Amino acid sequence: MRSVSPSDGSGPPGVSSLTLNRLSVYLRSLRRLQEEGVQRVSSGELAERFHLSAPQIRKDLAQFGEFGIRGVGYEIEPLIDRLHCLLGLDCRRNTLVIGAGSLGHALARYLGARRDCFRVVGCFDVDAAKIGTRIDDLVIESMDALADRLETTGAELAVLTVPASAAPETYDLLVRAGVRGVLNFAPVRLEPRPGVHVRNVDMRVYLEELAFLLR
Amino acid sequence: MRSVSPSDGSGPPGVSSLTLNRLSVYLRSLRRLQEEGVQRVSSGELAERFHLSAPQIRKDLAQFGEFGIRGVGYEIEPLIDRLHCLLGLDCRRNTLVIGAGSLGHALARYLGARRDCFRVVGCFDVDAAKIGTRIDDLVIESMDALADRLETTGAELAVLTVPASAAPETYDLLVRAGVRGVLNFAPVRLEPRPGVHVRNVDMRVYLEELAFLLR
DNA sequence: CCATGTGAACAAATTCACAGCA
DNA sequence: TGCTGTGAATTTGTTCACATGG
Repeated sequence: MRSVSPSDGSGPPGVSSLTLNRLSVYLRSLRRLQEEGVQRVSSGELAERFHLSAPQIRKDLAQFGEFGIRGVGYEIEPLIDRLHCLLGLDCRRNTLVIGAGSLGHALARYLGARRDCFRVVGCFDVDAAKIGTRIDDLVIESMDALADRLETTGAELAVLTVPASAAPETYDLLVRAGVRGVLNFAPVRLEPRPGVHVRNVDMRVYLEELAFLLR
Repeated sequence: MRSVSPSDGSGPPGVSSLTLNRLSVYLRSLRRLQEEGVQRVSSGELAERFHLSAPQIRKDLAQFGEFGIRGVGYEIEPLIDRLHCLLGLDCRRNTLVIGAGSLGHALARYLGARRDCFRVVGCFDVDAAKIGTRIDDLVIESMDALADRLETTGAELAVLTVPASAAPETYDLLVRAGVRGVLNFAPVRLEPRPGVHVRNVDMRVYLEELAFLLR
């Protein structure tokens, strides 16, 4: 199974992708409880409420320190802060959206609406008819402007929603321009490159898994 | 790790979710080669070309029969047919899209454009302003019509793109109406129900994984 | 001869059971 | 007493090495 470290190689032993993804889920679950005014929670309560595994919660958290109080549970607020920081959500990450089809549109709007660490600072498309039009307060630019805008905005992340056929070359462009992470929605396996993290989100794969389960 | 069987319980020993997802990737890769006119391929070639693991390809495929020719490789066309059938893509699966925000819009269009086994036969939203408007040739209906439409269309799958706060109740509605699989885009863990398969696609989780990697 | 298919070795992840502490 | 933190056991997944057969 894929195991990852911050900045690709350095840092602590390396956290598994699965653990990492669960931490995101824990963080959100804790936030929900906090909104409800809860201040403390045990792994058991958390597990039951959000359909998770209690021993796994404990193991995942214990990997990063002793956050709990034995016999009591976890103090929600400090734990949220710790996870937030641990996941690297405590500083801004400028992000570009590549491809302004309906999916690119949806993702740009979604990210634009949230006031979190991911900020969309550019949106690009090859279609001349789209260039110059806007998604909320974001102006769609030509793909030719991509490398330059990545540099001037200091963007580190890109959300790739171009068609499969254009994905590898667009990815190349991003890599050469110095992108550090790519969330790839194109149904293509992109070539791994040193220092560039790729996360694939492949709708077809998910749908086909469901199709199999319905047989 | 999650391990799954067709129709939840019956059938062969059960295929792991990871294997299943790789089979989808293999299928697509093979289709790409077929378009290029290739007729035969070895696990090694396939692995190199699409950044996969050769022994894993062999093991994954061998789980379902002997598709290869020793000393030669795999015949592409029959292998595609076999995988297509194995994944349950050989019969139509009517699908509803719940929530007609920009993401629901994007997914409805995406699925509508494809001529594969997933057919969008309904789209729903709570927003009165949206009801009656269209996404391509699909008319957005009221959420009240959901259960009835699920029955009349014989839909088995639902793509859930409602806000997190509305997700659990909408999911309940779908389950009561007899849905068999849900592709959930809401950032919420839905309660497991017997006979209903849920696949979560959680954008925030993926983004936060990248955020961690950039620390 | 060469690539598949496979059992055995290895690695990773999850679950369990309980020691340790508030 | 009750829940955390953790080493040990188990399960699951991947890699390897080679026997098998076209």
